[in-house]
Amino acid sequence: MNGQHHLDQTSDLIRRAGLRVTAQRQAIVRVLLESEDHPDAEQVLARARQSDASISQATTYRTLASLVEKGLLHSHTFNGSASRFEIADRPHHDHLIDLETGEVKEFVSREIERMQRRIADEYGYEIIAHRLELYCRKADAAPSNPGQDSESGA
Amino acid sequence: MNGQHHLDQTSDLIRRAGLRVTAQRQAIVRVLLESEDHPDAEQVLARARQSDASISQATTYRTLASLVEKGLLHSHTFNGSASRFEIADRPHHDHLIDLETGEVKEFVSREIERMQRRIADEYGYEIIAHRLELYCRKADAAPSNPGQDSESGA
DNA sequence: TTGCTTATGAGAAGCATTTGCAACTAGGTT
DNA sequence: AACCTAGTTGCAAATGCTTCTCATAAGCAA
Repeated sequence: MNGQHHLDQTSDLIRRAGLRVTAQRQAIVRVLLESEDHPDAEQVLARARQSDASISQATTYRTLASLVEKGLLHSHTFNGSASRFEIADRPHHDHLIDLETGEVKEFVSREIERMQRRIADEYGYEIIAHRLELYCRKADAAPSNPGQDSESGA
Repeated sequence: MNGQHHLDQTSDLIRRAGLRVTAQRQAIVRVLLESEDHPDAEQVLARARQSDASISQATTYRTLASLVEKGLLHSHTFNGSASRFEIADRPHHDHLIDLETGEVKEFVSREIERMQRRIADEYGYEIIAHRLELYCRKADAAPSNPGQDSESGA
């Protein structure tokens, strides 16, 4: 409530981005710190307004963009829809999306990342960012398809 | 050779989608068949207009959407910007995007795909689709061996 | 050719996101 | 504490991409 504590994680994060600490930004950052899911801008705004009803849409977008640019947030664009955000201070991970529930699980594979670097290297590139998303459905106990999947055309 | 009479690949593709063969759709599909890159709707429209200047933006979007829905085209949303399209009948591949030029290179890694399946399996999931994109910048140092692929594309 | 259905063009509408601008404020100065 | 000024904010208008509305124009089977 009262932001008198200088041990305020929220303010710290904003300052680390080289931004002025405002009530709006604190509310927005707090939302991200407390979110377990990956909310989009609209959801962030709605949740932030619970602590500060005066926050505008423009500020939400601007703040999210600033924090992403400063590397304190990450944004994802699953399915090509609205961008979804999450705090960046967690270990890197990729996403497995449950197509039926929309639920997102996080995973990491050092091996896959190593191969990605190798591939980029073969082409003479350096990876700045990557995106790996597995769109999945819960597997049945019984194997349904003996053959490989993959969209091999005729 | 301009005899678009009977054995027309373009018309076939449209018919296979269960759509009526129109001049506009032929022009649009021809663009995709001839494109080596991954054009977005605007580019598809511009190119299609070279063979049929009357094609509208609405028709382009509608046709692209129909063909994607029918599985004859694939669409990608790199960076969360405009959707980019490609013919679906080519072997599966992932994308390496040059952040400076926007150029897209295709690659395949059986090993990465194997690991993806293993990961999904660990969570009890079956992969329906996946997306792997490497956003890169040209490396300063000389590449280890750039001209080694060839299996990607035709 | 007829006739029914789908496709098309032009522009309006819809979303998510960005921006112009005048008023406002955080945070360092005096 | 009053002061300054660059950074911020809210509002609304503007974007960029994509979809929809609707009257007109084909496609294609009979």
